[in-house]
Amino acid sequence: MAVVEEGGDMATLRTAEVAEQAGVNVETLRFYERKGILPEPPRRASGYREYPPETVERVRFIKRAQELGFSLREVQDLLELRQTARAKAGRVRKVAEAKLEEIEHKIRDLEAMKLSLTELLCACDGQKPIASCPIIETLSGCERCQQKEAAEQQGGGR
Amino acid sequence: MAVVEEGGDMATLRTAEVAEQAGVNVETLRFYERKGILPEPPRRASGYREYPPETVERVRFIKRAQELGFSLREVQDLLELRQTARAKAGRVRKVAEAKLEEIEHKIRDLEAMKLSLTELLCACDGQKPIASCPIIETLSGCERCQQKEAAEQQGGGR
DNA sequence: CTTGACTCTGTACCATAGTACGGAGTGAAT
DNA sequence: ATTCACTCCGTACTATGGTACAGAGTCAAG
Repeated sequence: MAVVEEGGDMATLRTAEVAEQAGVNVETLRFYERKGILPEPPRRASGYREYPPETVERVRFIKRAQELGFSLREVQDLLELRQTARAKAGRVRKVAEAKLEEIEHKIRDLEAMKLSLTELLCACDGQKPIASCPIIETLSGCERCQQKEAAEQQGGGR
Repeated sequence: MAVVEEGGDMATLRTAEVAEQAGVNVETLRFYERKGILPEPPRRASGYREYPPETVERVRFIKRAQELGFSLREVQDLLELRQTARAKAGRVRKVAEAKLEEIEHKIRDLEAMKLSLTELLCACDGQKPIASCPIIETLSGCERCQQKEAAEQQGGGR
């Protein structure tokens, strides 16, 4: 057990604490720092890092965004969106809009998978044969078609 | 222009055709085959692969599922779900249900990201300062709440 | 029957995202 | 003062998901 966590106000965290709370290991934090996805935290005189507590949230976000299919580079973009938000709003806006569309596309496709899987579950509940595979058709077809569908749904062109 | 695509009935496809239609390259098909994620197709006498046309759909599905954050191993599981569907329904059902939950979780998190991003866009539209970052809070917080199943994390560490 | 695009196999290489390790310094408790 | 977990840094290694040849065979057209 760490002998730390004292210090009263919990103002800053050390690497092992951030790592544990965020569910990654210490090396990963350094890795992210090297990659520029985590800002370099202030150091003590000794060189020890002193992370601000919100680092934990940031790292958790990074992990989760990766599980949602974003690369570290993309996660970095997402994180930066907010920092630069009001400055040069025009350029940022474009990026944000693109990301938003990407996210909506992911949601649509996951909904399709969900539907197929639900049907699968129902079907195998009722013991009747599954006609053909809905999950594949829905999703694999969608890369081309769904963009059209989306355009129709939204009513606006791209 | 390939000299192929004749043959009248389009019964089978060759590697380059599958690759082109699925938007991957030829080596990738072999790679998937080695990994067992694409079944070995029948061969001609010469050794040439003759893919059934639905291979294209399968490959597109694979690509998209990866973009949604599933590893090849997971994609394989998803694909196999349907093959084994009615046989040993009990075991399969469990897997399917787990996948379904995972997918729903992804959707929820993407919805959260979408919301935050939408707010960001609204905020920077209205030119007012963005209070704090909603996108990070929403997503990084949820890992615990929603995924209460930090089962492998036996307490006591803190 | 030659040509050129396409295919085969195997092996080597690449980028991304970490993980592990060695050797040395730090720091709070005993 | 010693101990021992924790920290530092750099480097090397791993796994995943491909990509890129090299060298040889195939096949349809000219």
